[in-house]
Amino acid sequence: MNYSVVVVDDHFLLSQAIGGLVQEFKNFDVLYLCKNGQELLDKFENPKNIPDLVLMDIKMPILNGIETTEKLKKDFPDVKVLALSIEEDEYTILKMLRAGAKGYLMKDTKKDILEKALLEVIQNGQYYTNTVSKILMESIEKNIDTEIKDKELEFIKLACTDMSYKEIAETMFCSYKTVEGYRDSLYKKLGIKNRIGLMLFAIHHNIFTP
Amino acid sequence: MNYSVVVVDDHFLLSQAIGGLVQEFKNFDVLYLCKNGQELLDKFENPKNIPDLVLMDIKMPILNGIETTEKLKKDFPDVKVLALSIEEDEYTILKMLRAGAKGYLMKDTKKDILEKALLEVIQNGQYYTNTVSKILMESIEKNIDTEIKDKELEFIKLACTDMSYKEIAETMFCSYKTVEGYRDSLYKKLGIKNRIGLMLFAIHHNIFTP
DNA sequence: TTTTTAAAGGGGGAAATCCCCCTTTTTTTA
DNA sequence: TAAAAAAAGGGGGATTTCCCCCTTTAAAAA
Repeated sequence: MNYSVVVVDDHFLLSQAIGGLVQEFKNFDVLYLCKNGQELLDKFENPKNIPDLVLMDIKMPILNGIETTEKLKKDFPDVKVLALSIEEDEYTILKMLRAGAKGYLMKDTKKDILEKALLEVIQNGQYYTNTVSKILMESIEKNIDTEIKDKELEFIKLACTDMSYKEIAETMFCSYKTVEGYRDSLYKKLGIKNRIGLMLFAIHHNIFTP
Repeated sequence: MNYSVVVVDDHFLLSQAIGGLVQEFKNFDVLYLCKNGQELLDKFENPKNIPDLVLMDIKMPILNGIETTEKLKKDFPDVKVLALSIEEDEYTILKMLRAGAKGYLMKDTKKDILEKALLEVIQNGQYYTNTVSKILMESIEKNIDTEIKDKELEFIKLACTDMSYKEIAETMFCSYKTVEGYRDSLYKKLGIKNRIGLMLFAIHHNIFTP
């Protein structure tokens, strides 16, 4: 009996293509494809649709990979989640792992690595590449996970667009003064003095990719 | 006789997966896969390796999609290039089309659209989605004269550091008001509204590399 | 050589950003 | 459950940035 896999990705071409690859592997079958986390949870209402493993993208509309993985961890702890994303910043990767992902595949993954990762997650419960391990180590050294809060991260990404703080506040559904609070606290703890400095920080830490 | 296709993408998993999809289409065969533009040009030294169509990613190491497409246009004008990228800004899409790409596929492409695009490029010489057409129209309407003076270029580079304009003026040995002049003139002709916008422009145009 | 154009600099006001110090509410932790 | 910490929001002033409209001087074109 083969292991069942579900691919969740809003990127049609990718989910179809990756599904095709997985179907070729001899120990795996693709159960179905989903466009976002909500679609996956809806599917799970029928126990027949619960797979052994979910290949999960992170950036998705409606319900993203992190939230979805958290829900799965709570309600379906036996389903393994393997994050599979084009390119994300280290903070996002960290969040995904903390949410319960058993591994994280990067954009430079080869076909046989994907197969190896799938097998290892099924058999050993996890698969971490060197890159991911390095990020984990760095996060412990720098203890960045306590340094930058969720909302602050969201703010940083918006601060890397040409929006004014007023516009950012509207986008984040909070007051202008709250946004100023995020900014001031970041400037203080990162030792920067203006928005350009914040943007440079974001770029150097892969929070924002131009 | 089927049409031959080459996929150029530094993202292994993707190039393999997309290659797999294309191989399924009845009129197309995948000749080989490349990790970047240089690898493709090296391959082309043997005439047997010259395909009918290249599916080209834009952001790649060593030799990117734009530079590669320009070289192909010059040396191998019969090879059709179809840009296939996850998500890029308008300016990049425009550069790719100007470099000679016959079309541009976005991230929300479905399998059958890919097939349709491949066929159209082979048969009609081009395939433009609505999104791409819209960008093309806008670029004609705007037709910004992107002529950037020497001093302005120097200013842009300094504006990408966390210096204030006063500090930039000191660095450039000119008055604060002159620096403001450079800024105002750039904002006007580039259609941007603040320093973050200028920095984004600088990055997209390789004036500043973070 | 005159005319036009561009570069450098300036005035001044409006808006945005930066910086501290403060309160209230919610959440965590001991 | 009480104490501590974090999140959200605010006041207010200093500074910087943004945006027009203006003058002088140097360079280029007619």
